Amino acid sequence: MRAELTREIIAAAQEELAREGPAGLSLRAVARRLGMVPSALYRYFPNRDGLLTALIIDAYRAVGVAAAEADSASDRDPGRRWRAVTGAVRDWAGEHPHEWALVYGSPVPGYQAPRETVEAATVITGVIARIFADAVPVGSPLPAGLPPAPGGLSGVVAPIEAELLPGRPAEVVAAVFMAWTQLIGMVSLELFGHYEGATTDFGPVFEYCMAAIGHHAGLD
Amino acid sequence: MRAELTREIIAAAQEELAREGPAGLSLRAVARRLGMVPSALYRYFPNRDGLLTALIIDAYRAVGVAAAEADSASDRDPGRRWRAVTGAVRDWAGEHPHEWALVYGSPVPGYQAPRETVEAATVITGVIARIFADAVPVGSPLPAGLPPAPGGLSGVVAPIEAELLPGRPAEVVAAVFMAWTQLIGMVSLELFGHYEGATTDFGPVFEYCMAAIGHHAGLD
DNA sequence: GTCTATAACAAGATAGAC
DNA sequence: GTCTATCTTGTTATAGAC
Repeated sequence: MRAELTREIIAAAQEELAREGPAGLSLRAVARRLGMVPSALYRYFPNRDGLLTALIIDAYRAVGVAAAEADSASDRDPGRRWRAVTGAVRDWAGEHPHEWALVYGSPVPGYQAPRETVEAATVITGVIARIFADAVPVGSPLPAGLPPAPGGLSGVVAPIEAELLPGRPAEVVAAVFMAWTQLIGMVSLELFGHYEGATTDFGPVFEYCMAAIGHHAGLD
Repeated sequence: MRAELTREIIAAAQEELAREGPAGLSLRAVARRLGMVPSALYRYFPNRDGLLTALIIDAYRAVGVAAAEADSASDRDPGRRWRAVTGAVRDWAGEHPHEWALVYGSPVPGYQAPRETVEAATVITGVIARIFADAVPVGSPLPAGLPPAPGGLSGVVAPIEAELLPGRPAEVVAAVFMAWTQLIGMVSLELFGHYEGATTDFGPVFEYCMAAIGHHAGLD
């Protein structure tokens, strides 16, 4: 029942997050919302930053789960998997805009992210990278449309290549980088209102752009 | 000298922004920093949100100027113009991280952006669109690598096509959309720490990705 | 007229005594 | 856990200096 109350606290904190933003998240306000006294919360979280950490991890976990479920629910075709995942991520962001902003928006001033949050962030990148790794097996020809990379690129992308795309050429690693950036960037810019007035219906534009960047990175 | 003092207030507010973030921007703290009394600031800005609006417009203007200058300083080749602009935007963001976060990061809770900020945001999109419009004149063949768009796409991108890329096919309009998103997204994710540990040196990755997305959208 | 300073208000946060 | 005294916030009304 400690876990139960912890969940309630997180839920209340998410509502506060929606009202005031991460910078304005106050332990007292969360306690008030639950009819508790502020000091009682310290039995569940060490301090305000600890609560923030829990919220961040929860958000990363939730978007990662949404992506992973969409991936495994679709068939084996990498192109369809990619489109399913991108759609699921966009849908999740639309339903949880404040949690999206918490993890992919501006950093919270004064908050130092602990290692656990960085690990939680890797769930979604793993899902994405696996799709492209399946689509571009080791030894396959370079996808057309990818310009040749300067020689030095292999070295600088070595960390991500080793961890997520072993044996793939630097161009492909960079292209997966671009696809991931395109997904996060497009969802963020839509959510933050930067596409206002640019289209009459953003949905089809999103779908086309995701298909195009996926194609660019080696899908189909 | 009224203009002079207005500039000093904005400069002080930018320092406060760096310390506390947009949500924590306090008129009193700005006044304190200038040795003024809070109410005196009301001669220059209608309220706290008005000060925030001035900061936002200033940031959009500055990044737009950086982009426009890089554009006109380079030669006529659209590929080189695009790389110059993207590099200048990234450099500006690195030098002004808090102002970048103010305009491209999470929306400030409770702040309703007035029309002037939206107009200020169009400067940089104009610079970018002009490069691609020059690279893909009306009637040129569709850049290879762009998948064909479903018929409905032309209609939904009509607003941006009419304003920035008149006469270009929907695929090109969407590709410019993608290039812009890739630039803003990549700079944001780098600045917000999401690439931490992925590469040993992000600079070359950025340059390759910008070249690749530019190529994808019709440059060269 | 133009500007700055004083003082005050209602919120809300914070600190510490109990 | 509770209560209170103190602080900071945005904002306004008012008074005085140039």
